[in-house]
Amino acid sequence: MELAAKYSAEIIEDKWYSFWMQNGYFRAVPDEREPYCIVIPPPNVTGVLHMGHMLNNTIQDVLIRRARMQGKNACWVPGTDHASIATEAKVVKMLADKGIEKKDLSREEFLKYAWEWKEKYGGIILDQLKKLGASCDWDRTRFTMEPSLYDAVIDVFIDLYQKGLIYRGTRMVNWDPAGKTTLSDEEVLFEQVQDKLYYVKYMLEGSETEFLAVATARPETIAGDVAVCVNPNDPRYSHLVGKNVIVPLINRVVPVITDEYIDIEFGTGALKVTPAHDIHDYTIGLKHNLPVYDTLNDDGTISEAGLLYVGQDRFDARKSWVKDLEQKGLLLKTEDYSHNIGFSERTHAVVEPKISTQWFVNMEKFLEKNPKVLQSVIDDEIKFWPSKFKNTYKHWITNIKDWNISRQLWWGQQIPAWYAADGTFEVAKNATEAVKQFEARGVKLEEEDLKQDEDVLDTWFSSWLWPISVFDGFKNKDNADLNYYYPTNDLVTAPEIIFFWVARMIMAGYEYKQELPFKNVYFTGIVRDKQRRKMSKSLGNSPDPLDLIAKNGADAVRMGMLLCSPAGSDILFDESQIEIGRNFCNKLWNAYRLVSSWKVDENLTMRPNETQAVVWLEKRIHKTLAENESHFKEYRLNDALMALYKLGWDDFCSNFLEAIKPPYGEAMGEETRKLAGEHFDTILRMLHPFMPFITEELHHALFDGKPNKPCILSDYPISRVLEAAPEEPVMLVTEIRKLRTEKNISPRETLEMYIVSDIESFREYQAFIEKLANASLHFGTKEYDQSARLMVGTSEVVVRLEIEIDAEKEKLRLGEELEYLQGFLNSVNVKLKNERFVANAKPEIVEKEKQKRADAEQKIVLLRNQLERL
RNA sequence: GGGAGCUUAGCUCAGCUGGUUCAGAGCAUCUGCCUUACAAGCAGAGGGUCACUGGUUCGAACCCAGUAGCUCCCA
Repeated sequence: MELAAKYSAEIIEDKWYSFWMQNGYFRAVPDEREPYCIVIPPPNVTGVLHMGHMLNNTIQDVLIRRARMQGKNACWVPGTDHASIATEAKVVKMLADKGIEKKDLSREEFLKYAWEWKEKYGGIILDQLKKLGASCDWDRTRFTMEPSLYDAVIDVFIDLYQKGLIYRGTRMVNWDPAGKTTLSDEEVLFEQVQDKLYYVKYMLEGSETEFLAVATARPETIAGDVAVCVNPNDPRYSHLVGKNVIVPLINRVVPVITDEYIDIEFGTGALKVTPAHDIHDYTIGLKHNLPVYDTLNDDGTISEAGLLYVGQDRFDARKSWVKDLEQKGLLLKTEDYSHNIGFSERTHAVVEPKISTQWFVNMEKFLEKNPKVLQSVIDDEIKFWPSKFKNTYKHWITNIKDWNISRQLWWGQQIPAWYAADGTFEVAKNATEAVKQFEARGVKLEEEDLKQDEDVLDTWFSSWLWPISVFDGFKNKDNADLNYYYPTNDLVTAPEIIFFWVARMIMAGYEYKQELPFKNVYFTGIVRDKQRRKMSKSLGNSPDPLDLIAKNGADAVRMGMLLCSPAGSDILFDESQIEIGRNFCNKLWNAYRLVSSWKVDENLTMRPNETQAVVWLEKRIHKTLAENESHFKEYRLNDALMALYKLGWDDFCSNFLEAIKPPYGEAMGEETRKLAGEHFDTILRMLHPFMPFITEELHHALFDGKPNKPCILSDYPISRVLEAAPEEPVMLVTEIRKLRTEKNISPRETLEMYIVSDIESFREYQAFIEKLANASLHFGTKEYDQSARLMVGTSEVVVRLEIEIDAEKEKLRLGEELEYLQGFLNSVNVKLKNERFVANAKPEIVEKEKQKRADAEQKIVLLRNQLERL
């Protein structure tokens, strides 16, 4: 059958993915083999595949496929998280489009819509991963809101509460006025913004003229002011301390107090204290026993307590305040000011510090109880790749803040706290249990008297249990899956979620399994465009991964991504990189076309060039295998892939195939054809984890569609210790080709040549060299009428030429080379004559220098002889 | 403001405990080729004061200090 000259991925990729699925090759169940397990970082259920997912999941697939081929029990657990804020926002929007408002729905009604939405649109991303070739065990797909995982979250909450590791408290929290919920510290992103600093007059009580100037970026919070604070060491204000000033416009009388916290240099050195809307002010307020006026509503508008501009949005209110202050002559001046402001990771709204009663995990206590959380990373029991993230991790752990886990949303696990009418509560699995607990402490009431906490738990409070909960390890603490696959082996994730997720999974692992959740964490880079901007949908600088796959094939995309992604450093992605992968697929495809086109003659024995080429290629393959073992050990997947690229393209195609290519029209011996096929297949198997589709296709094709095992299950080649392939033969071939280019000699003309000073590998690979260089090699000394001289290492080769060579030009060239070598020799001699070098340097280094000297001297002699001949 | 890291060819990056021809790879570029698998190809070539300054050392891209620029994390 005639094969197309160009490789086309489309049909092939769909065909093999179905083939793998239908045969259940991704399925993993515990058995006697060594387990190898990865749990997927669950993508957001509302998500669609972006470049970051592509990179991340390609890496996981490479690791899993390799392990599977190595005979391990490879299990890749997929799934999604419920993404409470993002999903709730989507559902609210969907309802709004239908003309329904969330506030008109009961919780149950809303959740019904949410589940409908999830069933319909959620998890698109998992199907997209299939296009990429991801070999997840889809039968194990989990979701953080499904019953078993939901229960796990609730049980863990109750457990931690009973252990005193979770508490309910009133704290300054991050409030997202768009999402109308609190956020954890990790969900707030700081960004530098250009703002204004307003200098406002606070008149001294009882004075018409005297005032205290206060600088603020947030005049709309003035109505919450309860004091003005200065540094006790600030002489400018010492006469005012203890007196009162009048808060502008609202005319509240407040004291002037002192606190060391105040920066004398900043603004006027006087701070307006607004405990409800700033964390530092809050601390000062507590210290000085000041009242709190919360002047904002949950949606970011001014509350009744704000007195002025009630109902206006906070930013409109700021303008109103400034306008009125100006009118009343209370605004002294305005300055440009740049500072960092927190934005909600999900809604991008400016986050408000707000005092609120929420649920927290007591992190310090948790870590005291589980010192291994930090220690295991420090000691490399859990290895981070690259290790620089150990620092980041350590810094976070040692500066830990309590984790706010309650969210004012409906989509999520509802907090199992039950309140009586008087506000007291019990944490319990259900109302019945709660009633019993109330009773136990002497409070008699009915289930109907109890009201469950309205809030749900942070999504990460589900995700941190993932490595255990995907195996139902909370429901059933001693089950076969968990015992077999936990701890998992590798976690592949983005550095952005090191705190959100990685750290907390480690915490959960030690608390609930007394063991680490995974042994290695591979941090991928962030995918950026050529201008180093992070690829994002909103910037529109990200190509659609599915388009890329449709255009180039998944293998090409996988290869293009991985080649440019060293572990942990960002990858600057450009579509042109995929061409490398596409071209490589085409190269492999055409290699197969060539091999399959050869006619076989069973009576032919192997020709010397064929035998030599086979030996040579074997050495190259096993060297690459050995190198790749260490590359994989260090998660240097890009280096491993590059080594395979060179092995496939340079060693196999350019050298091996060309060396065994039979003369035009002639057949090839059966043995040679068989060995060529086997070696080709070895390379395909090495490549399979990276490029699963084309390798499966060609693996089948090489064995006439009936291989012993499909590529996905075939044995990963094992490296044998072979002596390295000598480099001189290929170097000689290159020298001869170079000579052809220089002298304009056709590649079809067979060149005759003598090896004057011998190198063993030239004899060993004589036929191999002859075939590749189209040359005829002789050993010994002979003079031709016209000749050129080549040097490979310290060996000299005389090539017979039909044409006169330009003696002058040649002299010049040789002269230059001689000069360079003499300089080189000189520098080596300087070293060797230096007594301190000979005394201090390691003996083998000195030995090497001596070898360098000997080689250089030998070459110089050869060059001088050549010059004399001219 | 605190911390971490980076700076090597036009681009993206290797360069492990200082010591072979150690200044490398891939891509891009240039030159010559439609050579009977592949122009998504073949053959060959040219690119760099290893950010800067100083120090340690027989010897520094590599170790130390400072300077400049960039990136990330935290507040």
